[in-house]
Amino acid sequence: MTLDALPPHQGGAEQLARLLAQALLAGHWQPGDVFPRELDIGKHFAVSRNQVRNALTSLTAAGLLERTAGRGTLVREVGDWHLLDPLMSEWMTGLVNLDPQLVRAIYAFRFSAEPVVAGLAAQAAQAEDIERLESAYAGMESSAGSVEARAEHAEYDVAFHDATYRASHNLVWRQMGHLLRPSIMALIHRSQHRTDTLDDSLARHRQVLDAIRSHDASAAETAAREVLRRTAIDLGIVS
Amino acid sequence: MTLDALPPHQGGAEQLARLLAQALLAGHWQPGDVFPRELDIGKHFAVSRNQVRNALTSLTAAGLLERTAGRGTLVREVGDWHLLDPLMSEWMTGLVNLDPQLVRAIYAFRFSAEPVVAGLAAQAAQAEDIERLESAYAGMESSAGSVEARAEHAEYDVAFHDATYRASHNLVWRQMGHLLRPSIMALIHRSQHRTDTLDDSLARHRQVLDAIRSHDASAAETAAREVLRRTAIDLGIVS
DNA sequence: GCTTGTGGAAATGTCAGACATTTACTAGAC
DNA sequence: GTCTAGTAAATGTCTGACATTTCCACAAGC
Repeated sequence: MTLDALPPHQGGAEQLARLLAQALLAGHWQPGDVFPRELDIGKHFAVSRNQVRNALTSLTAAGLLERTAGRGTLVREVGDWHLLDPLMSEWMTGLVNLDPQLVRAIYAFRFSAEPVVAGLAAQAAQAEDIERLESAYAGMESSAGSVEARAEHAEYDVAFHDATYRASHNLVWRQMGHLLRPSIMALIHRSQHRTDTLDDSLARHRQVLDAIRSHDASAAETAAREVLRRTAIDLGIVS
Repeated sequence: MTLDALPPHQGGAEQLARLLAQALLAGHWQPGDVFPRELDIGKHFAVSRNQVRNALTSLTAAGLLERTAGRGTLVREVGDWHLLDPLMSEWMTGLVNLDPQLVRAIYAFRFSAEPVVAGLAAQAAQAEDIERLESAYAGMESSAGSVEARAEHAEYDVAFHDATYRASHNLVWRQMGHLLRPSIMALIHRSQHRTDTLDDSLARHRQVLDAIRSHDASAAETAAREVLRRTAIDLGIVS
């Protein structure tokens, strides 16, 4: 794989890192492949070697690449990727065609984890957590009508689930909220977001909100599971 | 807080990064504090500015620091730390006195998550997963007798739990295995690891192994919970 | 007095070039 | 054939200079 297929870039090392990371996430290189050399990348994108090194440092920290002096830069396999690195979430979010394997893995994780998180949230939620949830839910409701507001709707969706993780009041679970963004953003590209499915999704989110508000842990678990069943349909994982 | 209290260092930027990270994790600086400047750090440890920048880049990527041109380097609050970054796990592992707040947060996470993971593992485990679990369990068993083998025992303990996460065959859960090391290593410093508690812990691990081996998800969940109850006692979280 | 702008100091960010180190491959001696 | 020395090629490191951003002090003007 060469760099020729990649679009030009504009901006600093962060932009370059995103560009290269998304190419890797999209599968332009196979695990074990040698990645282009620093100087070639710099020449191709007309940036200094410094910028290239900064970008590659990020990709290495995210577990996408493995660099060795003398040998060069190798592409690591999917199992080594740091899917929980916030940078990864950011890169995945902007990717239109995320690898279905990844979408499914993240969904399977959420399906097993999010009910537990919702249960914890029901136990630990404070007033401000409830407020965040209500505010996010209100946003989802107000943007559910129009098709053109689907991006806005997705943002409120992310905010709702993130608020759930935060309400668990556990530092580790909270960090995991980053994973939600790419997962929910994939919904935009994979589903038609028809009005009736949106209404159904909204109703299921409301169940979660109500359960957490009334501190009913088992109800929150059940409701979260129902939300994710809806999500699975919209993602095309099940019919 | 100044650098004077820190021990000298030897080696590359990675060593320096570990040193500074562990000082931060130990609470030598408060959130919002200004971190020493690049040049001062370089002068103090007698390393080039390059090394300092590389080290600080790691800490920034881990969410420990926030750097802005012109302003300087600020220490971020605990809620922003990337606890799931493998580098963080590595730094935490070597820290003798990990912040009790962190130990408790990680334990609370494990207590809520690990039963689910064990359940998934029981469903998804392949032959090689069972082998890994058995091998780790055998190691725990053989190193349970002597007090001087407690470090070795901890390694097998980590391997056992890591094998559980891997057996779930989910890319996200698998990444989370990194968190186990600091959590389990904290056991060494916080408990006497007396023989009878070790035997009890061993027996509970065996229950997990047996449940996964027989693909009994609910039994695996229960058994994992029992292991963690034992862990809570050893960590001093409950009596 | 309050705002506004202007300058300088101080910090991180960037660049360019040379050099160091590691690795893999190749050619030659035996 | 096998071992060894040498060479090329890649990433890693150092250094010094410069760029950029931010904050602060101070003064001009309304």
